[in-house]
Amino acid sequence: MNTTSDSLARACTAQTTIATPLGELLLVRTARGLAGAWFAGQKHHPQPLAVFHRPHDRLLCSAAEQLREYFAGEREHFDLPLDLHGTDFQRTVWQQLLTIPSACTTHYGAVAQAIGAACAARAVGGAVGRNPVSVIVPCHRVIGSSGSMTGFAGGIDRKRALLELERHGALTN
Amino acid sequence: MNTTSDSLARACTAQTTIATPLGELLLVRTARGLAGAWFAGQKHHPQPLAVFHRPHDRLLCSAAEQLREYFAGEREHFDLPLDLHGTDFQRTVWQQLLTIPSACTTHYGAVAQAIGAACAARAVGGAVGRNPVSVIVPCHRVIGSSGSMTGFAGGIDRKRALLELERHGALTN
DNA sequence: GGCCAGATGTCCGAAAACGGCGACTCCCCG
DNA sequence: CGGGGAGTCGCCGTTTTCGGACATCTGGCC
Repeated sequence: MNTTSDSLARACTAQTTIATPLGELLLVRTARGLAGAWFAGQKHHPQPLAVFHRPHDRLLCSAAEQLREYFAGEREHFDLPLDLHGTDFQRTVWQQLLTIPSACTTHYGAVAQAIGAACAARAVGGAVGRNPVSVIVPCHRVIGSSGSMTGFAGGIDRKRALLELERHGALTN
Repeated sequence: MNTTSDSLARACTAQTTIATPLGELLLVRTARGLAGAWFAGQKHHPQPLAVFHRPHDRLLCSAAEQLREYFAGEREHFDLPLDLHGTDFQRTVWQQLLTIPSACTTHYGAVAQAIGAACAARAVGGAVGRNPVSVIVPCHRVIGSSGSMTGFAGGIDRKRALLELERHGALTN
């Protein structure tokens, strides 16, 4: 099974963009659930998906509302159906990310170990970097084993800001 | 534009198999037209397409009937909408093949010249070999410049038989 | 403390291999 | 002489292979 971002473009049924304290966020859904959330100018950003904007789509509205609450410090956990398109390995990694509690961090090697591929820390890095659903799949909670931020497709500053928010309940930005 | 056989598998909407004097033929269509006609066991045969068999599909029935007439020596020209999936180059070549009259032959270099790529005879050979719609797109009418049969994805014998049929109005098989 | 090597999945670009060719030799045989 | 077969080389799109580069970590060595 090898569901590429290409197939995602075909499968998605609606999209919209919302404003957040960290910039614009593009939300995309398929018939099965939320499939994408990318910051403007983010790395690995998919090319514009050939779908009409539907700001009033039920799922997209839900997501927007939950994200609003999250950025307001009123929500720690998201409750949305997800449809994650990627290779088997990538989806395993992303599922693993979903188990990291808010305000906690872990490192790449630990994630690798958790999915039974102890030596694949670097490969995990690659998969984490391709996380299609920013914020909601909390790839920002994975940092280097030495405590360094290491990287974030949407820019390290956003990563730092998200962790600040989760720890202190508000953006200190 | 690079529409691979992979995308064909997704786009096709119906298929069926018919019997011909040269063996079973698999017919496949998309929303736009006839997209495939492969002899059983043919080289470059696509993997089984994930579509229901619909022997009563209007286009497939048409194709079956016209092929029946062709093999009976009662038809020289097909009148069917085609949907040819391939690279730009391949589709250019296949379009060119459609201009070769029944019972005539040409050679690879001539086809190359006709499409404005005089030196690409060999590349034409590659494209001709991947012709997705046997018989109807008459790739069997292309032979070597020395008059040799050279090759046919469905087997040289079938190629020879098709040319016999067109020249003498009947299979001498 | 700093530096190096080795393990891992995925993507991307470059490079090489591979054909349903054709034109040109060379050579052998009638 | 003339014809035909085998070998060689250049041609070109497609497919396959290969080699880095990555949001890493650990252990060994200096």
